[in-house]
Amino acid sequence: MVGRKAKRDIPPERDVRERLIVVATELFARKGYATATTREIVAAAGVTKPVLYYYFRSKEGIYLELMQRAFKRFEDVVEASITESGGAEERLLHLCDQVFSLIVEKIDVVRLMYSIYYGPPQGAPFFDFDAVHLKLFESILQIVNEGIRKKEFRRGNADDMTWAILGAMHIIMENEFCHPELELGHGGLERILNLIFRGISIQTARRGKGGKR
Amino acid sequence: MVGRKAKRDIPPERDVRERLIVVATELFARKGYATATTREIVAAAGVTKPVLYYYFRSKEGIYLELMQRAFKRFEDVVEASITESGGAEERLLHLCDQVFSLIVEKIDVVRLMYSIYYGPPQGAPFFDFDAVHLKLFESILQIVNEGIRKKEFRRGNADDMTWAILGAMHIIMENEFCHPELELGHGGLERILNLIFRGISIQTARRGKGGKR
DNA sequence: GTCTATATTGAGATAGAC
DNA sequence: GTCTATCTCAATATAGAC
Repeated sequence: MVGRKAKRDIPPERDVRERLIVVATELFARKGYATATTREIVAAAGVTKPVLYYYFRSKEGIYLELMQRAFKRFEDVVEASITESGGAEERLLHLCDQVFSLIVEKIDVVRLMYSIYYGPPQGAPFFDFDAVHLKLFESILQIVNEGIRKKEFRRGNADDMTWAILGAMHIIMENEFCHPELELGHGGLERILNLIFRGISIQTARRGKGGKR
Repeated sequence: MVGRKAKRDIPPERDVRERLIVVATELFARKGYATATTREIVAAAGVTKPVLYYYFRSKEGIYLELMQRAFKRFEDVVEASITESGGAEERLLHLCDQVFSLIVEKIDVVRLMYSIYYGPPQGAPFFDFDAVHLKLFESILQIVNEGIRKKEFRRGNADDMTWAILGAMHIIMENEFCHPELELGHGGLERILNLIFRGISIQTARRGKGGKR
């Protein structure tokens, strides 16, 4: 047992590099990029500062790496959805559900993305969040347009319909951040989307102008 | 002209205190609470550090004051809306429009609120944003419930309907933050709300279960 | 690869003159 | 009320031993 140069002894649980990514994500999400310090990160990972600088070169380095990883996963989910079959409602429900699952899985990274995209950059280096948002918008828009073409959806402004659906996604996501005790979650998302599909008003006879604009 | 003790000479443009509030709001919104420094704030207001500490005691002090001011304005708008008359759709459109106007007017404070409510606190002192959010939720919910009672809206989960409407508000607000060039604005908000009232799907004959659940 | 110890910078806050 | 000058603390980052 003795004698062999210690080499497989070093990583106590997971790889040190991996542990750093995990705790950095958690701390950036909870305290913000600027406020979470490298001291805290290395302390939480059970190592010392130079280890972080050895693996990631800088605070910005570890931030960019954890962002890129999460973005990759998101791209995979969205791109898988564009080959789905079924009606427009069904496909939209499925896409939103899949995206929401990823959001719940990667809740820390999403919080961080969210706060930097909609809030001040907090001194964090640039990351192209618009690309993430645009990717989601366009995949929803595409399904909406197919729904209109197949006469499942009313004729009208497909962008507005996409915004309404994204609004449901966002409100559910924001509740997952700030009021998880409400437990809207997957069920709430489905109910709200169905509400948007059907409308909340009782339809009167005054409809005659079609759905344009 | 001379001889009189300089007293009305001191404020060059507006009151110094007021100028500090304005530039602090702008800087907190753009750079975040933690990142915006007291150095920058006083420099932008054309004064020196001790002036800020003289009027507001601390960085936290000026932050809390500007938040409280904006919250007061918001409360006024929402409370004015609960005495409005008209149909549920009309009242919801009006309330959302009024709130959106205030958001545009106070865009800097709203950005700051938003980023601290949904993001990490950035070291900022506690402020009860939930009270703001709850106030808006409940005034919408009240109108929705009246709509259901008066048979203008379908029977169903009034909370879900409120979330759908809030989703529209949020998505419009978020676009005002990040993509003002899209100019969704007031018109977009009205279009999306109408979409939610009417629904985006073409109604088929399969409806028989009412709106319960 | 990982440590201890330290360099360096810039933040919030204040003392004391005017 | 407003200034100049300064205190104190904590952050990122690194040098150099092991």
